[in-house]
Amino acid sequence: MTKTLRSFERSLPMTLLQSREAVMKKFIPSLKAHDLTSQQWRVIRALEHESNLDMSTLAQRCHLLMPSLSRIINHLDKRNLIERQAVDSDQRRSIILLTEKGLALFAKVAPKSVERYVEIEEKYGVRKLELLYELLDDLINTLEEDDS
Amino acid sequence: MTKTLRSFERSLPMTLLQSREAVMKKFIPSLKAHDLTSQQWRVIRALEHESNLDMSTLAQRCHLLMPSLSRIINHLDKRNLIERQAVDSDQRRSIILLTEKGLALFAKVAPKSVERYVEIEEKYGVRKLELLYELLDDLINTLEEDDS
DNA sequence: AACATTTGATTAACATGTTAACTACCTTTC
DNA sequence: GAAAGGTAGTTAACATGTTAATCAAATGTT
Repeated sequence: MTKTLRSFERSLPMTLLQSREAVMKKFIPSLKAHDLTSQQWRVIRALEHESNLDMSTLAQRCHLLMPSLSRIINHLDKRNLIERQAVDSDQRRSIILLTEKGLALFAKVAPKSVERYVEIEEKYGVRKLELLYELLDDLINTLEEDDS
Repeated sequence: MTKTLRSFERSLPMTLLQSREAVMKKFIPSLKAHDLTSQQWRVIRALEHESNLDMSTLAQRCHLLMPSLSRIINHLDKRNLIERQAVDSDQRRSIILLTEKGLALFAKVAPKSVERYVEIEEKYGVRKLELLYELLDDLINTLEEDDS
């Protein structure tokens, strides 16, 4: 018996896409209220969590490609939310950090994100959520193994 | 005790993003070999599964927004992979269908996608995959409920 | 030291995601 | 049946994803 392609509605990439869309819908409104895209917010969160990162490290932390990050950092720079500092030991590199304004924005937006997250935990169930994380991490590890 | 934001590496949107990226990595090479993006392939699959769809319906099936679909269909049209047919009863609408060339391309690419899918099933496990689908569907339904 | 090679980061070019504006056509209402 | 409103689809404008090209600053080789 020949195996056929799973119908779309149930394909793995599609289901993951839908899930992400559904989750993002919860977070995006509060971000948009502060003129932030989800990627810009990701960068701000990363910098609040661990400051003084160079572009390459920041890109890894945020799962962004360098060209995207480059543009995003430019944008945040124009809004004075982040600052670049030259690195003496290597003139190619620059270190990124949040400004006071950036930190203030984080402090304003973060609580709303936490609220949404708690909502999801409550409606979906903490136990199921933990199980989902496990399965997804497992999937990621399984698929990345054979990149070797 | 105040709840804080989950650290990035473990946030739900981020984990879903990583999962999708990891899965897509398996499928993209065979698509690129035929100059197809994953979205273009999604449209072709949808049309092979159910032909003669109008733009709006096709957009729903593929989880694409109309502007994106509009551009994709234009692109596929230039490559003569799809065809548009006017609808007599409603001059605004047009019906999309695969050309011979489009069907031929599907027939060439589909088997490779199936291969990759079987690989994933084997490495990850069918049972876990089914459980994952269940959890994701449940998550989607839970989150979309309160859009009402 | 002079050259090639590597590396961090940006820019370019094209496809898609996203919201808003717009166009053409249909439908309703009066 | 003419104006108002709704609907299908495209276009515009901007942000991001993605690959390749580019550039300047390290590093390695001889």
